[in-house]
Amino acid sequence: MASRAKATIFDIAREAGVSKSTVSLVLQGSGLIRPETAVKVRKAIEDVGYVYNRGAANLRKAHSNVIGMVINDLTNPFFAELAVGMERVFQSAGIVPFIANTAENPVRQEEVLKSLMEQCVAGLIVSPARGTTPGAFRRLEMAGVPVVFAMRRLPESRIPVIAPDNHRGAYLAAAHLIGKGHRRLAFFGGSSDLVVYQERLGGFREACEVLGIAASDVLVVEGETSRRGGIACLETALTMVEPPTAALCFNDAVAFGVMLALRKRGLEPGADFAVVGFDDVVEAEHYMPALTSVSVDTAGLGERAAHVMLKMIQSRTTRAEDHIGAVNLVVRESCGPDRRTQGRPAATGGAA
Amino acid sequence: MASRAKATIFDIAREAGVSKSTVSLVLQGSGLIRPETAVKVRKAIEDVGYVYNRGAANLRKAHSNVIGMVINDLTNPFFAELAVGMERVFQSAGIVPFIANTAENPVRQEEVLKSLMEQCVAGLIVSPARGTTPGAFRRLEMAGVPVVFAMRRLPESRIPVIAPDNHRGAYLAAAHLIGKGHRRLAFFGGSSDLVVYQERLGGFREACEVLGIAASDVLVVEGETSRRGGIACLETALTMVEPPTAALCFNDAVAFGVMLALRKRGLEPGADFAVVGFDDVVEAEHYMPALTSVSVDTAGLGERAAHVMLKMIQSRTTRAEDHIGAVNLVVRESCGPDRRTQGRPAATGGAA
DNA sequence: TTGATTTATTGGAACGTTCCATTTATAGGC
DNA sequence: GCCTATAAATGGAACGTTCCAATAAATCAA
Repeated sequence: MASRAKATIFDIAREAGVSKSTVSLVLQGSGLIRPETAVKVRKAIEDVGYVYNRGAANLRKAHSNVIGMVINDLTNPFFAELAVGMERVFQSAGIVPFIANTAENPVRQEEVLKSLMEQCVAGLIVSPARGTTPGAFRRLEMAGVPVVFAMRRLPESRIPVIAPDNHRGAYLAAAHLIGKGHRRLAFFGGSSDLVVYQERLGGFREACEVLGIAASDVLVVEGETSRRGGIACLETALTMVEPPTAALCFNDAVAFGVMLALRKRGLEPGADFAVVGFDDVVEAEHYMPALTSVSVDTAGLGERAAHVMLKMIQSRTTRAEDHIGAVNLVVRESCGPDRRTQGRPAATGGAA
Repeated sequence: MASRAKATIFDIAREAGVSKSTVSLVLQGSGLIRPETAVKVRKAIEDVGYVYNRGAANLRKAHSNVIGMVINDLTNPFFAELAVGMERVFQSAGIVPFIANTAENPVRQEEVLKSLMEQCVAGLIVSPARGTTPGAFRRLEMAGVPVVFAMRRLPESRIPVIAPDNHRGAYLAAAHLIGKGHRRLAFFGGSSDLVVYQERLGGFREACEVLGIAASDVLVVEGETSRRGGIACLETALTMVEPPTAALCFNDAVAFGVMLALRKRGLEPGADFAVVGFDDVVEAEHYMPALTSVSVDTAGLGERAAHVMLKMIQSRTTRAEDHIGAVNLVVRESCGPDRRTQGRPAATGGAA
């Protein structure tokens, strides 16, 4: 039974008949302590219902054992997967990562970062919110806290980045659509204030250019990176005089929205309109039709980010190499050939 | 420009030409300080690049301003919604909740709880992992840390619970299916070691009993609470000699799996087999066909849990009232009438 | 002017650890 | 039996805050 006031190492010391220093050493698993003494102390720890006070310990140490994960949108299952990958690594290092959500809000992000700094975090893995100001991470840098960006990056920052090869992923996806005979292509969702967006759109554009799609046949519709955004993008696209026959979506959520909107209009995704997603979240495989998507190995990137973080902490540095993860296109059922060009040799300007 | 070693209130004091106590008071926004002095101090704080050390402060205070959210499955969007609701409330109280994932693993949960206790959390909102041992929260109770359970509860525990009215939700859903003429009903997914499962299954069973469904016409298939679990449940059910024509699923994830499995077998969810979900996650509305589901107002429950938590902290108590949230059935397109009994008056034992 | 009252500010003692420099106990060498 | 070397345990001074009691300065009533 524990006393009302919380026990300290002094209480343990008294109980075990040793000094507080001995207790401290036992707590740290020091080999300097005689085994029998250690046993005695551990029993006392149990008896008094002791809870280690990490805050007090941190006062003497340079930093805590807390690592923060700052995530811009927890409701996107993609980020949950990322978190799961990181947790795997940290768990085996005896660290519990704390996750905080910024809900894509830079002001909120500022608060979250401040709060984490106040806890003396050992390091931070961040997927920055949209519209993050350039100076947002200056304080962290000044304080010498290791930070790595996961999935997203900031335009001018020197903070290391762990991200998939967005350019190549988008290129592969676009090439696949073009290979299926599609000539009027769209890029749906996302917005240009995101570096990721630039990269993905860049890969898409490059594929179009290299593989002979006229710039005038390419339609880019910005929008929310959610199902809702996808629905809106499709609606917009179908009002065009010469609507696209296929779309690469900024991410899977957008793609799901697009497929939904197609069905609502009586069109069959895959057969009547080809759609490719990005990220390959677990649901992609389980969708109807199963979504063709660019797989980025999210959990793997999470693991990688965690490893880089651990290494930075260990070597007391705030710098590390970027890591661009390999991607590959997982072809499923959401994109069939263009019905209009089917069988015919690829014609550059071929309209409906 | 900040010096390499991190600044303390003493550095600020020197810079501003006041005592450390004055700095401390300014930091706490005390009204005892002359406005001009406060301004001077705040400038010094900015100049030296000061970062508040909450760990040191906690040493004097009873607890930190950290609230932990311990969640059993972050990849289930349902819990992300819960988290979002809580965050709304805590944000306005100037608190950043830290989320930790237990991945439905009691051992991991133990580690997470230990780690949070060591940080001297002010309180904990927990959705306990499956298979949590009765004593898992004893240490928390002993330490007098306020804990509330969200969504899930433990069999014998006295910890306050914020959860939806599972029994009634399941009753409503089953009654709806029965009203549509279904006579052979199934309950899919979940497992009996969860109290929530007992509640939902209980409501389902009561509806069957009250509304004249023979016990022999009720099929209960336990399974994982995921898409995969749903797929497995349907496979099992369809191998029966007299398979059900409708199912209430433990949650939406299971329902999505069931719909998927139906499609794979060439059956149309809604028309050929009625399915109802539970939780009404955002995707339910956006599914194809849109899923009829029991809406539990997840974010609202999250807010409620957060409010209860704040009140507990404020009044220094570890007890609070349970809160059972209202539910309602959102009817969409995933459950049509039973084709076999359609038009006929309800017959009790009517087989295919 | 003097003492009482209010307003601003301050020093010092915690808080619960860690870590260094010592001390004490144990064993080994001769 | 004495000195030295090693092993085990210990006391004390940090660490960066808060909070209380005390001081100093300013205001006021008489």
